[in-house]
Amino acid sequence: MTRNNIDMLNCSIADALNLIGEWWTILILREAFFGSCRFEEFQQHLGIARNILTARLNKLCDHGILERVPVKQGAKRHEYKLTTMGRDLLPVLVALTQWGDRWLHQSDGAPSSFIERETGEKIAEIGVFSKDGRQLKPRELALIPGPGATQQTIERIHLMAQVWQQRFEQADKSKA
Amino acid sequence: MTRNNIDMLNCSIADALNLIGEWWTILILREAFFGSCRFEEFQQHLGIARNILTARLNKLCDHGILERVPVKQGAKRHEYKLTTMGRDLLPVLVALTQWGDRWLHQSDGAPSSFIERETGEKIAEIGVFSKDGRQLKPRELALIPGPGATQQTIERIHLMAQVWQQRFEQADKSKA
DNA sequence: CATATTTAGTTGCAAAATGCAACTTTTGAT
DNA sequence: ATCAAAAGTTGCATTTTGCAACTAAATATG
Repeated sequence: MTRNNIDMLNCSIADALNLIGEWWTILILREAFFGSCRFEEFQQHLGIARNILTARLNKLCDHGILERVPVKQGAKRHEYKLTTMGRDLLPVLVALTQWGDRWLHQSDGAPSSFIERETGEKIAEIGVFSKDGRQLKPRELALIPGPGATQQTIERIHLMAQVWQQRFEQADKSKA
Repeated sequence: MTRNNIDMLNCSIADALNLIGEWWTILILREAFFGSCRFEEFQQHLGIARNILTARLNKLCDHGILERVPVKQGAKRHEYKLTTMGRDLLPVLVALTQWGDRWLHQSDGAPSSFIERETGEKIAEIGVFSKDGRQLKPRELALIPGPGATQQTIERIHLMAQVWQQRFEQADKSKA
């Protein structure tokens, strides 16, 4: 399977990765969140090859994650700015950062930390929560087909549910 | 800059992507969360080339995100299971899923949804929160150097803070 | 205004990663 | 003991990525 028919997977993660999953893309977005908006800024901060940067910026603009806005009224040069769609990726970046801090920088400490600008306090760890605020572990989650599910997805999810069911029963047995 | 000196960026996102940022890796992890644990399962569900799958699984095991456990006592064949480090990536995957649902499946609907197994209710949207539970937008965040910051990082973060400061002042002016 | 100097790319070529399909080897099943 | 499935491995074609030099336009400078 090539990257072109990855969207046959009927999966939002696959679709998201199709847009932002290539090398450099997420780091470019990090730079954008950190305030970079010019070609040369991205290039120098990341050390990315210029042709690749061009390709990535084009793709991000084409898909509405970044947009080109004139540097000032009537100027020909533009800046690359995050759109709402792009800013909405913040949780992904923060989650990645916190995971990297926790698992790859245990000994040497985090390179940087997010704080709330007003209070200066560190933000909370990102997690998966129920709507009434209980934190959920992987085991406490299940998957159901959504409105956009293909027949294949529906079948896979049902099959998956059975497999989990069996595993839980087995786990209960070995406990008892 | 090659992928080898990407870790010169002194950034947890870059370090995380160094481990899980290659093509297929996150989809393999998705499969693992969904219950796949055998080579053939990953291969068939994703349609990934076998040699690439081998390489990715090796890397994930080498770095402790997956582990090989015997299928049963004394068996030679093994299954690939998420470690704690791997399970801890759940928020990243859920955040990606929700972003994809929201921005890439507005019209056709989400392929699938996470629910809480016990209650059957949909989980909350992932977000960035202060420790006392207020949801934070990108603008409300700032970055500070952590214990593992290099001199370069420290300088960049300070510079960045100034730039933001200026932008906020300008934004205030144009409002007033 | 004329001339430099940034800025933002483009181009061509080398190196690395990925895709594909056939082949091998081991393991568990009959 | 034989067979089929599972888990890779290998060689080769295609695609991406990296690099460095080059170009064109926009802005800055005198």
